Amino acid sequence: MDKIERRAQILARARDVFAKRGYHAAKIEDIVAAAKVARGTFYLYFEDKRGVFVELVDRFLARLHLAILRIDPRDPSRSVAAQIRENIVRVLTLFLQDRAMTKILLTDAPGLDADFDRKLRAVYEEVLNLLAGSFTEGQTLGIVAAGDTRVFAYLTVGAIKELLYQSVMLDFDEKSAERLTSEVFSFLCRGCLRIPDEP
Amino acid sequence: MDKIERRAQILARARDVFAKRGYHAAKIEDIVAAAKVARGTFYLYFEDKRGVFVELVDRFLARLHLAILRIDPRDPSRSVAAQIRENIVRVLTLFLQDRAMTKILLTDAPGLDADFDRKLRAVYEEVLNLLAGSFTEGQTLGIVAAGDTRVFAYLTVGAIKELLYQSVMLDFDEKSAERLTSEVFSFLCRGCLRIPDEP
DNA sequence: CGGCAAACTGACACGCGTGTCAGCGAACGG
DNA sequence: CCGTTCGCTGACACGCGTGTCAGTTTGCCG
Repeated sequence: MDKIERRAQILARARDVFAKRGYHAAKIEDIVAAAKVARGTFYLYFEDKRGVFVELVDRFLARLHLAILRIDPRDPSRSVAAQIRENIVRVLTLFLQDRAMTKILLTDAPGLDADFDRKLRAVYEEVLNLLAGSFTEGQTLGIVAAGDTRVFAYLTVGAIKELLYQSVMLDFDEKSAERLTSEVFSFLCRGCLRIPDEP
Repeated sequence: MDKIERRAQILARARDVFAKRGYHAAKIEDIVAAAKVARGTFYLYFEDKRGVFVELVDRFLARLHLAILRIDPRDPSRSVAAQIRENIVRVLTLFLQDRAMTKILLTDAPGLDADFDRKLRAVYEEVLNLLAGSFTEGQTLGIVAAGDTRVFAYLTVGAIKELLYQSVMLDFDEKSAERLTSEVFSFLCRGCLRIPDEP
């Protein structure tokens, strides 16, 4: 087994342990036991516990970044609705395919560290800005409701985050991505209440 | 200063420290320093660090519970819409009034402990059940869209959670509760997109 | 085979934070 | 003014997990 493989193996086992026990409860002992290597070997490949953790999260965030594509309202081949759906389905699929990382990202990553928190918030901010910006642009095109687009972004991201978290906790099949996407999309289009919205 | 006061004081300082540093980074040293008492005094009033933390969260959850009232569709004096709005405004106000507890509940409480996680999930499940049940009831009354009511519950709770988290992190005025309630309500009624929802 | 390098091992020392407890001082009543 | 109670104090001992490093094994080449 060469260095790259071994590294990957430790990384994968660390991921499982973090997901199962949570960052703080996860001991190096648990990780090396899961990876079937000695304590010292771990430190040949990683700086420390925080090091592996950060690498795991960074890699996942990079993949997430790739899954979110800017919407082009002028694309003749794909409607805006289709582009939005594709984004949602890509994101849901990514998360549902890696349950462990989903759990880690949503429950352990925030609150690790002041430094890491900052970085995480920066990434998050970027997503929110992209979304809020798209909403604002959409308003001028008349395809987004009037209102605070930043708040729309919070509500949208929050709704999806929670759905993902619950889906992963309840062991939803990753084939659910399509169905869940439809639910999310219609929720974004028309909400879930059918009440006359009196003032 | 009598025992009750002192206890309350330590509790309040502990809350601030937990909110500022996060549960794991918060040391007993920090708490006693903030409360201006000696290390030993802390242990006269609380079992241990986990003990204070659990008490803080329990108290807050009890208040949250009181803020959520079951909707009565047959109430002649208050429309369903009004009742929903009141629930939302009560919840938002509660959270916005106690920033520290909001941060603690949303970022530190999950992942403390296997035991505590179970309890927390049970409370959470209760809220979700109430909401999903109400949605199902609403469907028979024709005031809730067709679809998976459990998913609606996830999306709704997630949207509100995220909005709260961001509002607290960005130091929103607690007077924002009314405005945010309107945004949330209209989001639940009509979503934020105005796109023809093609199949 | 011998010799050398690279990969791995796990016992150990260290640091940090916790919880304890023997003792101190203030308040109060006799 | 002494004795007792009660709340408080903070130095200390202990346990736990980390990171290290001297030593062992593996594998490869001359």
